[in-house]
Amino acid sequence: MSTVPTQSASNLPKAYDPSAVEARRYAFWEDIGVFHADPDPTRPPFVISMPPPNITGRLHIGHGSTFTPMDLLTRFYRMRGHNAVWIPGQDHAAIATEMVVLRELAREGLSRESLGRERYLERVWSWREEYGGIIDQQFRKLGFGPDWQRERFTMDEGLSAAVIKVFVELYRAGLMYRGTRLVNWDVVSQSTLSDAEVEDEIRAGFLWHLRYISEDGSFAIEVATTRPETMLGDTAVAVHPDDERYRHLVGRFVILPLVGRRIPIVADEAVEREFGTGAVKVTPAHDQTDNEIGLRHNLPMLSVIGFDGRMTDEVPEPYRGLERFAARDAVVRDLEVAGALVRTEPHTLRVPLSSRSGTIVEPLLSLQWFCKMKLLAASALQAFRDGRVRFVPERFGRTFEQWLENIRDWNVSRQIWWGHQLPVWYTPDDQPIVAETEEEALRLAREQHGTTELRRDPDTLDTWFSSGLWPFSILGWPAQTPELEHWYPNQVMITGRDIIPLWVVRMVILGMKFTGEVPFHDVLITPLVFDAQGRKMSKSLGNSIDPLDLIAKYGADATRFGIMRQMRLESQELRFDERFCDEARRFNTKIWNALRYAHSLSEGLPRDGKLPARKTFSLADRWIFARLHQTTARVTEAYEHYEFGVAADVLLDFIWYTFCDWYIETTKIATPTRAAVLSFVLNTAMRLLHPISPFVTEEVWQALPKIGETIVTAPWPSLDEIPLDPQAVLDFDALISVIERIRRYRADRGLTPHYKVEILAPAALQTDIEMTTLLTSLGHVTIKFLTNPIANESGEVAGRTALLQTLSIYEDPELLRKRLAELDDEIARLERKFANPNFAAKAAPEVVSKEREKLVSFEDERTRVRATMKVQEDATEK
RNA sequence: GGGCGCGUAGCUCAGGGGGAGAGCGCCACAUUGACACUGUGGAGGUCAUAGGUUCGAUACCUAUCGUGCCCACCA
Repeated sequence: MSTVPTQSASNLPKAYDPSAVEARRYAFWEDIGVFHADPDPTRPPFVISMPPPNITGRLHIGHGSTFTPMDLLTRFYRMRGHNAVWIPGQDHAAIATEMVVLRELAREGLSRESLGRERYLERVWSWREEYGGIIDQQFRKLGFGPDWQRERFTMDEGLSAAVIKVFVELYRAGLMYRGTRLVNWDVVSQSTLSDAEVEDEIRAGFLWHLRYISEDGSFAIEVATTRPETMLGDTAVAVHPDDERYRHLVGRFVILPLVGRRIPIVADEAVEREFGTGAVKVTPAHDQTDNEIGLRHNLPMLSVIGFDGRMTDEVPEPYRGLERFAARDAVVRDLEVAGALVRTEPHTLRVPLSSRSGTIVEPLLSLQWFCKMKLLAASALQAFRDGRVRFVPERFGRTFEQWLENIRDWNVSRQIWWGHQLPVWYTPDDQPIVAETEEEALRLAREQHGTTELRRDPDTLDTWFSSGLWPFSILGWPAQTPELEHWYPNQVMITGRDIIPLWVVRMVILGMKFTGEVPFHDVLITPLVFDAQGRKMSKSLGNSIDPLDLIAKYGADATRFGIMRQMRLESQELRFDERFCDEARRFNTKIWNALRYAHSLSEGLPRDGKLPARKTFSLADRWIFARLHQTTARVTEAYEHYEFGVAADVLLDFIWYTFCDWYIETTKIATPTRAAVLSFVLNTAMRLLHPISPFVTEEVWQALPKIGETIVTAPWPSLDEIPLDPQAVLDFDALISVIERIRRYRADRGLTPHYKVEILAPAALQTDIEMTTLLTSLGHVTIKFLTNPIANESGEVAGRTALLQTLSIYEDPELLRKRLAELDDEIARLERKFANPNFAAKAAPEVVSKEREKLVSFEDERTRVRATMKVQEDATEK
């Protein structure tokens, strides 16, 4: 057999150093363009659209848990021969980016307005040039291999054109309208927010009870509020129509304190009778529920808080211009003075916060653009119910469904400049013209309104509007490209559950509307990452872990492996425990040392990595192949079902505790096949592990007999080429359990591993040279063959495994007695089971026979233990 | 108010209707030959509690307790 003489163990570094290997290997992959793919209709597609990270983004642990599976699956399917590609990109992150740039400008004493739109946008673009690519570099450090040549940006020309086209088409379909509605206003970023961008936080606050007196002074009604400053904008008091306490007051009027306005008492079902006093002040311009009540009762809507967060001119003079929280203090103080404040009690309440700026969101009335969602949602809902889009784990489908069922119109306009400007122009009398280009708008204006005097809407679209098109816009839509043809829909979308309403819902809706298809078949929801105490990782808590720190400590592979190891789909949280990364780092070292061992063999490794004829295999060879076969099957299945934690578990167990601890030990006695088997098993195991740990597997694979340039494109191991011999598994496993008994025997008696234990074996084993050799070398024993083998209770002695099981050794009499007692208990338990007539009658036949086998094997062991005890007694007597 | 996850060894977690598992930590032993980034052995658990289903429950069902998350217009 030809060998590879060049790479001896001494040529390999003694230790595996991830930091050196990873940078070099990543550069190698990029150089040979291994992540790039073109559509190939002859092969099945496998495509993942990378959820575009914000250009302001930095790597965080969440990327580890959601992006590693994308890289893993792309690598897995590529090896399986799919036309696999992972398409990366970035999101312009309108509000987040604008906030960062505006802060920068403020430090220079500049503002958006002082620069003007054009120069401002240039500024943002250059900011993007400078900082936008950081996360791409960080992704490379984690070993992520998307097709960088296909990287897209939501503000690209192509993607922007798609956005404009979609807006215009929705408008022409009557699904986009302009209207004055209550919106979520962020006073810091000076823009609206969609419902999904508002996060509630439970905070301690107060409930102020106010007394409004009737216009004739005949009665007073008490209302409760958590936001007293809004009382300046009250235009009614509402009670429940069935509330006996107030029914007679409905239709009467009270006088609003501090303001003096005369407001009606109305009856509305939205009022909870049990809460507070059962009467609620109604501020239709600053509260969602109140707004709905206002619409139902035709109440005036007074905007008392402005876009700047200050009180407007609609309020009495003393409060005008006051900042909203200062106004609250002033109003409370004045109500108290006026005797309208009944009492103040502590109260915990939900405060709506902007997920962008963190400030308290102000609901207020504003003229905005909205997308009608009901009709669009219906087809998405239908697609889900037809099973065209499937959630993993399944239960997240309900979140999706629930959101679609209760969907409200989507406020798509934002008062910021960085983003896709609305393709909307207005005539001098404020008639909107929606068109894809300015020329078209001018033409339409001339034709329909007889004017060419147009002013463009300065607003931009919600960031999620462009990301909602992502899975098809990055493939070239609206053009019918080969990419769109073969790679759409994607196979799987992977994201966290917090993004379902923000993004998944919109992708499905817009995908259905504009491509007629779901954008992806599976939605994999990965667990959120928590710390060991079960707290959500966040910057403010200071408990977040920077993946770059983990990479520095353990290497990228170990970071990935550690995270994947802890991922269990059914759980919705992943309590991150760094010990798994440390274990993974030691695992990589173990693998590296196994490689060094293979290279240390005097005969060298076979050049081609081909296996010798099966009949030349040793028992250990056949055993490790069978184990490898099982491992390959389980790992493949685990990846297919997104069970990454299971795959990692199985691989660690096989490579470390099966291959290294047992198989390699058997090869320390030279066999003709060992070099070929070692390199074949290592090569195969590296391919199985590669999707999780790309770097170390490449490095090891390159040092083995192999075919091909890189493990990235190596074929996925095929079960057909790995022999499966079930008898070898039984025989070798029996050997293992004997050796473990021998080790325990020594440890129990405080003997050193050098101590040669004499064991008794049936004479029939004497001719089984292979087994006795393994036994003496691994177990470090001498064997005394008995001429009269110990049979089981029915007198049977048969087969190799059975022979091994009849081995007995001199054991500590006390331990033997203990074991005998245990066996008596087990046997008694099983006998009781069999004594129960219901067991035989009702239990499944295979269960009964399994239990029977168990009973027999316990009885056999008891026979052996008793025989050993007898041998001891005889020896003592002599 | 609805919906959902999780309570198994000191810690982080697998498992799963029929003999309680892993890693880390702990204890003991070993050590030049791939590997101290190691190997071997051990101690440690009424599988949250109470009922029910079943021949049999740690596992399935119900309730309770604890804990965490999501949704919702109790101001």
